Amino acid sequence: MSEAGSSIALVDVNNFYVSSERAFDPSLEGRPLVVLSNNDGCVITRSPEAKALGITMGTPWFRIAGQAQQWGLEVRSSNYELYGDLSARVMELLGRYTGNLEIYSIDEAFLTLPGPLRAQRVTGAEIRAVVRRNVGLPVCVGIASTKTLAKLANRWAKGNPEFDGVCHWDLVPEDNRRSLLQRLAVSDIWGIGAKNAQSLNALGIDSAWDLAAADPVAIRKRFSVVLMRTVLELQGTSCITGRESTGNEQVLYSRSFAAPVSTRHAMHQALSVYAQGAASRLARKDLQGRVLTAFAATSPFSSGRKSSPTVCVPLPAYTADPLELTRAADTLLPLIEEGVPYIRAGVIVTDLRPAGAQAMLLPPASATRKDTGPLLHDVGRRFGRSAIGLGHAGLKAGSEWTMKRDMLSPHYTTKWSELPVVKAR
DNA sequence: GAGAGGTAG
DNA sequence: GATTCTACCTCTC
Repeated sequence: MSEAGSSIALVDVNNFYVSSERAFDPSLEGRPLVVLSNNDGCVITRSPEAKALGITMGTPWFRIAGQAQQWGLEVRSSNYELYGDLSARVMELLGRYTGNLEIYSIDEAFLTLPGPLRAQRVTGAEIRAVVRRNVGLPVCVGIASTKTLAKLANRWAKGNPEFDGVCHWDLVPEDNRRSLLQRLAVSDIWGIGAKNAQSLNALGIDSAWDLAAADPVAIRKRFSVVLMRTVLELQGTSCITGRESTGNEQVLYSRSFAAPVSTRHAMHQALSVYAQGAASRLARKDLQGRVLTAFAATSPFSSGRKSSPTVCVPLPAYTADPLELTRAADTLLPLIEEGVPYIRAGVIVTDLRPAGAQAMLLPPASATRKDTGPLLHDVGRRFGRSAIGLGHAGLKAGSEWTMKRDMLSPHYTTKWSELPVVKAR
């Protein structure tokens, strides 16, 4: 898939959420800092200093909260408004360096870089400097002939300061590459998770070097095409394509509750809020959906009876109307048992189409209320998310189940009232 | 086509 | 006492 004379670069922000917090609060520099998942549930990003304390990814916050003060550990709730905005700024910059930008996640992207290998490395270094200067975030760049190797090079650059944040795999001496591959466990290769790593180990394939030496056809027979592609990529044959659709296949809005919900009444409120969350996400992406799935679930960690009621219902037409979505989500309610402690619920909208196609294909869901969605969206934007909503979604105060975000930093870049103030003298 | 399983960030 | 969320792909039935 890569054209002759071009390579693939993977640009990835170092500890993205932590770096975003530090970009606006330099006092966090050099200190142990973690950012928590939604609902302040568990650790999802750590500064190097926090890693040094032995805090692992996914650690539940309650398990380390008691020691935080003694460690001098700083903690923040995740501030997706801030991270999303910084991400967009980074991606815009990256787009200036390539004709082919594939945004892979909020903090990383693949770029096709043309030209001779050394020129590619120079471009990588420039990207790093420009993102640092313009957005204030540190990135590392890995460059290679395939995505899997670019990932690997990126990881190598991150761990070794002598690379200065940029590693071009094809410019590294062969001996060094071999020794890296021999030291890298298969589970650390992009695309190989715990399950496959275990099965590979059982066959005596322990390192990336071993896997690169494996026969792709044999791997395909015993495992899958996915794993075969990884082998080919390690061997230098590019075969992992970008995601086909640039738009989403589905929109999923789900949250864990701050406290378990065990009444149909509270579940009704939550579903209503989540359906409207899904509706505004659809509106932002200018999409409409035709099928809605609603679900609730009890804790997979508790010893009690587990239950995860689900409904999947067709919508009356392609729509992003919060009223329609809310009504559809409510069909889950009869399956909700009073007294059962649900800890999570969500709404998924699938079978998506661009909203623009609507007029040609089907009449709008309902002519009289087709403007409800944009109206709610607009009012919510201007006066705050809790200013307006349907039914119980217009709650000013959070009820017992709403998300915990006790340690939130300001929305430095997305709310006028929270802009950082710079004092000059 | 739906659901399960796997993987990732 | 307390344990994220979103999205994709492939395989199987």
